[in-house]
Amino acid sequence: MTRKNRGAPPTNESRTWVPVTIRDVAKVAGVSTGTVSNVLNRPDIVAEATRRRVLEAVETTGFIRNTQAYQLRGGRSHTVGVVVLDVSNPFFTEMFRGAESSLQAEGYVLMLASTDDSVEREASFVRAMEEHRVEGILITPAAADLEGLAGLRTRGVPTVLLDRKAAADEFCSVTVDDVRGGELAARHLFDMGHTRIVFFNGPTTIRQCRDRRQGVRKAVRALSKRSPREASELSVGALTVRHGEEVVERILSMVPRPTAVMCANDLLALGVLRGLASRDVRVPEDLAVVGYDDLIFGSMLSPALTSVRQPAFELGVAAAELLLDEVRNPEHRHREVRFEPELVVRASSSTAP
Amino acid sequence: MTRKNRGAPPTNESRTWVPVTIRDVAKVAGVSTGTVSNVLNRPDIVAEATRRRVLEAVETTGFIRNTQAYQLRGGRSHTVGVVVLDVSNPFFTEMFRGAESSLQAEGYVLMLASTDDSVEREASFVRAMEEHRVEGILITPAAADLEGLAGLRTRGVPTVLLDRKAAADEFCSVTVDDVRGGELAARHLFDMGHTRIVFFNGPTTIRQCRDRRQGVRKAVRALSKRSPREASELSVGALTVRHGEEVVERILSMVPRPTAVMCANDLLALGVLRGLASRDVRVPEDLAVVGYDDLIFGSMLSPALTSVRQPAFELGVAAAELLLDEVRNPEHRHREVRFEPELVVRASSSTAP
DNA sequence: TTGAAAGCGCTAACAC
DNA sequence: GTGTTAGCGCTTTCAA
Repeated sequence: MTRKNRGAPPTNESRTWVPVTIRDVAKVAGVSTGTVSNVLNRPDIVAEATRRRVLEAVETTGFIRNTQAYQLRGGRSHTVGVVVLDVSNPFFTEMFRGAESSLQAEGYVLMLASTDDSVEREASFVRAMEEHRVEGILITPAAADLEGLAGLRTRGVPTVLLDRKAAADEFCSVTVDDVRGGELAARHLFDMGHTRIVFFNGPTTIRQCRDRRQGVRKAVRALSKRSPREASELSVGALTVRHGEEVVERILSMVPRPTAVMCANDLLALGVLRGLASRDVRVPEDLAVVGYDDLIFGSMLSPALTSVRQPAFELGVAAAELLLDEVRNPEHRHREVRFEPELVVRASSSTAP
Repeated sequence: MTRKNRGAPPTNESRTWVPVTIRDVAKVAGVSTGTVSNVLNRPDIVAEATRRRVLEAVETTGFIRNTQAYQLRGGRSHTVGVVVLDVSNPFFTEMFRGAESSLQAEGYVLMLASTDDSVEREASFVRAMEEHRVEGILITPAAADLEGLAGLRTRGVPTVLLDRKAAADEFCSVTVDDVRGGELAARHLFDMGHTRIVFFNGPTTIRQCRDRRQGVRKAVRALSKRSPREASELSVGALTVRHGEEVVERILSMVPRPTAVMCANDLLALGVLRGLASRDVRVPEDLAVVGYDDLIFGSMLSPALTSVRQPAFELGVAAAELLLDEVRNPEHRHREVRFEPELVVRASSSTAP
């Protein structure tokens, strides 16, 4: 077989660049492929002069090692998959950055996919990543249960759940206590004197949404003992600004009208604030608003948004550490790293009804 | 050679899952590997009964095709690399989403990396992606020149520049006219009656920063013909909220004090607003502020931020289309897809000095 | 319609 | 210190 154009720069006419292989390098350097490989992987065992010659050949040919071949031969893919619910939510990008910061230092490249809460999309991404033989996966599961990830488990793909707890023997996980977070937020509103609040939730297929709701209910139960408290619930199909904005009408038309709304995340809350502003409803005087995630932008709004802070970057870092341990440590045991949420009170909820 | 544990679920003691190969499937189905491959790739040419048997075996063994081997054999990697300056900037995530939406429909998985403006990090990411034999790269170059990307060109890796123009025969690109954008923003401030503004810039190694500056200067030159206008310049090392916040002191201590500040992007502007708020400087009365990118969050601040809108999602989509064309169309010619920026005037700049 | 076998690029064991 | 070579998992002729 003859190869065409090896190493020749592509022109517009003939786009027939054929990748330079280790064999080409060997030929140019006048050595065997084994020697080239040695120069690349164990430079110390090859003679100074030869090494220089080979390195030079690598340079002139523009050789770039083919990871696929390397990996096929038993090497590692140096690739980690990250699957999140929504890349446009800064909470997830912060988490991504955290993971990236730890992982790239170890030579990994990250594959990122955003599922938009779709179980089908998640399945197809995970599948693709497995086909690529990622060394591990960091994932915020889209489904309520973990069945879709059973394959990862049986196939032994190191997997760390982001912001989602697993049974001890299944996966490692990094979590934030969302029940507690929901409770903190609701309690705060009740403490401020509200008795009738709305909990504005996203799809309860999302675990975060379920847990935060549970926290709200917990607060209601606990505080109702003294005087009656109420949290009606409202939910939409996705945690986005747009969905938040669209629901404002429904909130305002409730009878009796609630005096406070707690949103399942900040994007929802930002949408609500936007909708309220366009209708000249004052916050917090007419309606108090609380969010969840404490995105940096929330603190700059006027009124500044009360929210529940989660250490997104640290979650990513912790997830990466767990993954690295699972990849490298034969004694690895699955663990859950749990963070505590923190209520940050700002103007959007600081007035009594 | 014997393989251990093939297909056996991993236990905590023996983590020795060996991936199921096409050979295992063949053995289980009682056919040859060639036939299994045919079932997977050209199901139509194999007999109904055989196909069913093979598919069943695929199911029971939990076979997942090894992309590396497929690709080594001449297949494509179904992988595209995306390199941006900063994942935590919603502008870039929007662009990523745009690209993702087009690319995943075609079966691609995206590798994402964030360079934080570092040329070294960029080089190492691009290198890693090339080693992974990505089919193409979408990149916002970190360096002022395009030298670092010369290798991509000579090696014929389809590459589309994001938000950065290239000479016609080098790369495809998607761009927004930043000179125009800078000019729009500056003109607006001058039109509002400001005569002494500050252009608060990021590192001029970043092309966007250079062009926006040029636009500002253009506006100054054009408008100064009638009456004197001035735009002093200030710059920081990165386009982040933190950097914006930190520079406020410097702006306020300028003599004479400027009446308006135009920021090179919204993150910087958000930081400035934050810093001003904490010092009780009123916006726009004491200092008008304009940003760039029109992040959704800017519209919700109080005062709402005047900004220059860029169609981030569409940029991503366009880039993906260009890349797909370059990958598939032998007649491909490099093109530049250019978008126009749009000034969105809001409260942060709507008062005369 | 199916099987046998070569070979993609690379590494590592072994021979020299 | 260097060369030779088998083989990683897969696809694809070519024969049967």
